[in-house]
Amino acid sequence: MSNRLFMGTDHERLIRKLESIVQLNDTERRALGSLPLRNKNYSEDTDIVHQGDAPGECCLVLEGFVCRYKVLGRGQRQIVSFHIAGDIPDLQSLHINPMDHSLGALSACRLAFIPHAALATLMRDHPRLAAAFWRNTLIDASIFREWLCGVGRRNAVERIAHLICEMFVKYEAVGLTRNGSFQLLITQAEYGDALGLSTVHVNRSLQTLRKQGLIASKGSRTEILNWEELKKAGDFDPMYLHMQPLDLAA
Amino acid sequence: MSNRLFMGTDHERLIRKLESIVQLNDTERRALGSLPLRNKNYSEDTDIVHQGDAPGECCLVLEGFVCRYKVLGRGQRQIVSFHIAGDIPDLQSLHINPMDHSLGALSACRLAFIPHAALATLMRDHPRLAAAFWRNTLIDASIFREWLCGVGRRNAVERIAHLICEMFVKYEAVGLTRNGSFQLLITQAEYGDALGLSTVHVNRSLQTLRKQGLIASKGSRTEILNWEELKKAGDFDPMYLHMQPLDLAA
DNA sequence: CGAAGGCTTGATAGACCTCAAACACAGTGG
DNA sequence: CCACTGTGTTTGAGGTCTATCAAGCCTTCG
Repeated sequence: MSNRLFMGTDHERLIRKLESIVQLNDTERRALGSLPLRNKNYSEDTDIVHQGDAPGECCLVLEGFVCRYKVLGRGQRQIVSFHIAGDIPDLQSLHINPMDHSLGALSACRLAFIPHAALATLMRDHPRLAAAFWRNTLIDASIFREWLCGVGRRNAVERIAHLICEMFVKYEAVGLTRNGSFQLLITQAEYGDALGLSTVHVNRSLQTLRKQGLIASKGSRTEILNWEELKKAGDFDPMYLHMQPLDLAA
Repeated sequence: MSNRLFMGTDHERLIRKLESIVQLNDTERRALGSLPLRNKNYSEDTDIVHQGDAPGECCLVLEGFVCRYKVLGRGQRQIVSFHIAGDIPDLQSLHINPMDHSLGALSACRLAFIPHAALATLMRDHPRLAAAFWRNTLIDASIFREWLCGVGRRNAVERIAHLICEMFVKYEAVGLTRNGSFQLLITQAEYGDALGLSTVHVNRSLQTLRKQGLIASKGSRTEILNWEELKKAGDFDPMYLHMQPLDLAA
């Protein structure tokens, strides 16, 4: 397939993502490769989609670090998910509008927007791709459930350890780790907003993880020192990430 | 359509549910009405599907009260959702297996099981029904996000008030309320497991809601006395429930 | 260099948990 | 009919975890 030569690497990011969800054949890969992508850059701490909007496109993260969050009545922020390259954080906007949450860039990032209409035709013509996208949103939901367990039942140290484990596995899946470690760039305030903790308490809990020799951090950069123990400390079992691609009958 | 005469009320429950998600035409109603349903009863406090199982059917709640929950490493339970008549709590099993959580009956209940294969053909032949089912799981996810905000950022009284509001709206949607009130049958231990609180603290928080005249309860039965104030107390905005059926182009 | 953002530390307060016991109520069996 | 049991609710006391407030420090960046 010399087709590959004509595909921008942006499409490849999408294809690799879908391939991590279901096994694809060449027709499907080609169909994905011809989706219209509108690229756009965002700088740190800007909103991509706002709570209440009814967007007509979904966005694919190409580079950078993105989160979904809600702002509650008293102004408190709750981050409900983090997203990295390959993720499609607002796929749900295909079927539920308006947005019940916002999408924000936590770092400078590069995104590709795909019109809903293009996705709709794609999925009409390729039911297995439709299943893949659906499955993607279901895995999302599974992660929400796990986070719910975290804030509901785990203490601060466990929550942080668990989150670091989850992010490590996600980074590893897209090849963003090096010899068992990775660079996680999350401020302590962001940890807090994601885990339901105050910044101060995040700081102290990170210190205990550091004292235990499980992680190292300088600035807002976190590295893993002892993966096995960190998993134990966070009660982490990657099952809920459902990372084995589904082998649908072709 | 004298067809309706031949449909059991069980199918009607399913049809009404789908109609609350998208607008249906007669063909779609008929297709839903001919789905094979295998009925089964469960007694209180029994598991319907277990964490780790890979079920080949989805279940529709016909009567009773059902929850999804996870058991964490240290044996703590976290309830992640409640379900009532009309809900299809494990629709996600269509595309993610094995189950990352369990499904349990909190009261005696009557369920109808639908084979995955039957749902797959139905959705292949009726893309708008496929969209409706997908949308259903997306609303599920939206509720998870809202619960995440609750345990992450709201205090005990707010969480309880919010949950009661949510359940009231869901009961109302299926006609299980009477003159602005309803019968919510949740034990304090269940409140705690859903909201990340201890039973004792649930008890005390319920008492403050009662003292404020917002709810009344005898035994494990809760009633709403002041809806407007209860919404305020729980910082409740039903937007995240996405209850307006989608008007898909037919 | 100063400013800003993020990290760190200390002290204090409050929310929530745990343990333990009493109470209320419904169902069961003699 | 009544004791008995089990489940769920209520109350009290004490302790832990986490939040809040306030200040100082460090790094980055213009």
